[in-house]
Amino acid sequence: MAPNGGRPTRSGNRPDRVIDSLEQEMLEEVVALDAEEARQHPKKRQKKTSSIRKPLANPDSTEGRFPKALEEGWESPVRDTAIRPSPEASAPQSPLQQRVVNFQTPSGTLSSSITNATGGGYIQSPANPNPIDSETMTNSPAIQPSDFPLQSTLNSNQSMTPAPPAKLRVRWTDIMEQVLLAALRVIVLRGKSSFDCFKRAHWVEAAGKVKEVYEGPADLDWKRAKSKFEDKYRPLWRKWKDHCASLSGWTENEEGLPQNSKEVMDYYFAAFPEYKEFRHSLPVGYKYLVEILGDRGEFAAVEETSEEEIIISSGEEIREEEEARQSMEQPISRSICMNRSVRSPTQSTSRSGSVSSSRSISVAANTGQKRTKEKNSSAAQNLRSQLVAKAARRKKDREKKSDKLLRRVNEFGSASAKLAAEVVAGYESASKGPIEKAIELFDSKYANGYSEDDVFKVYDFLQREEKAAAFSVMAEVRQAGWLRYELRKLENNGN
DNA sequence: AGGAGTGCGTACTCACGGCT
DNA sequence: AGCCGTGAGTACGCACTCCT
Repeated sequence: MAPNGGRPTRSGNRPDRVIDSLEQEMLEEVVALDAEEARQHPKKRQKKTSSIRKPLANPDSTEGRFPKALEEGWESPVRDTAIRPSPEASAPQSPLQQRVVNFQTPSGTLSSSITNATGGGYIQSPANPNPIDSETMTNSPAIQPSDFPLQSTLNSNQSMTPAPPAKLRVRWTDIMEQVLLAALRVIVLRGKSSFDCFKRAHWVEAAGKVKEVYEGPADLDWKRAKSKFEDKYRPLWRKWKDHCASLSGWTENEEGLPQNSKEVMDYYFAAFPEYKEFRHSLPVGYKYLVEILGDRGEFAAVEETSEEEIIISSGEEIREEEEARQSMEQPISRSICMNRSVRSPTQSTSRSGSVSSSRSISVAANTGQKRTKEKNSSAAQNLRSQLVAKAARRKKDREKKSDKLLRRVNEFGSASAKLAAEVVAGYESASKGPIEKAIELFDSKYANGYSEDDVFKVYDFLQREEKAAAFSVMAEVRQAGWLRYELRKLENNGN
């Protein structure tokens, strides 16, 4: 608990320490929550006791970073789905803060918003995006009611029902985004999410963490946290993956940033200006996104491969019948592994079809021996048609989505091939010695005007490197005359 | 009784557009 | 450009009914 009623301890932390503390705190909470869940729902507990829980780098690192009351006031994210006053609302307040907090509004938003405002929130400037530090908090002049026009408006209208305030916008700062990513990363590490899929409770939890470093008047609810991630970081990561996927033969620097020669990179980023941000730096939040969104290519590859196999097999009548039957009878068939949802194209928004299909598969796997061959054949036919339809639909989607990318990759391919040819030609040219270059030059421009003997004589003296170099670099208008001069010298010397 | 199939509600992703 | 809301499509869990 901050002794002066503000949030100096929290606000005064450096960003990296805040993140460390956040992760430490959340991981500790994981242990407590898991234990609590185990007590309350022993049957519903998933087998996550062995889920990834990163060892804490420095167990003592949170000492004194967050106010104790803040940790204690941290509610379980699952239960925390409603808009609630910010954590500091429960902390001892200044008289002004208490007056504001006690002013009840139907939505509850107004009071919490003003509480935040009174606590010094939203005084960030673009030049100083980080949360206000403890020194500023504690040493700032006392906040006067007149500093907040909204406050005086409230005081004069307490008997009236205030109009619902316009929803204030959240102004995201770097530290807020970092905390958001760190919170999501912790959620992923403790195995609460499937792939990159977060449930509402996860967003509530993450938003709660962001609130702890948020110093603004707006209500930072889970939807806004989600929007931030979905609108900014998910597309960013998708873009990064697209970028990486189109690189071949590139190397990585020590940071993991794809690198190539300057010429190749110039060409590439000219062809793909949308990836320019990745030329000199990794995506923002890379270290978090790697673990939050990760590389889903493996999953995609498995899925795609399986479906392609199904498509191929669908063209072979005998094999496909056998494979479909096997998929019905083998518990661990690739059909089951392929996709959780094998959906008939005729089915609409209801997922009953997908469920029944997958259930049919799994259940049939258990009871396959009881079925008649006729039933198997029919079911297999059904399954096969579903798989083929599903695969065809996905293939079409893939083609549509990748069409643009492929075009540009092809464009880049031809451009890079051209560049490569030029570079090779230039390199070969540069790697030739002056003798070779001089002889080539002589052959191409002057040899026709000489007898064969004279040509050989020229070859002879161009074997001397300094002569060859001189011939190559001298002005073109003098080259013919210089050749004749040298031949005369040779003849004179020979005589 | 237990498997198979269905309906419904919830949650999530993605795309889009309006607003600031 | 960033923030935010919304709707379509989709995935999933669960309860229910039907059938063997």
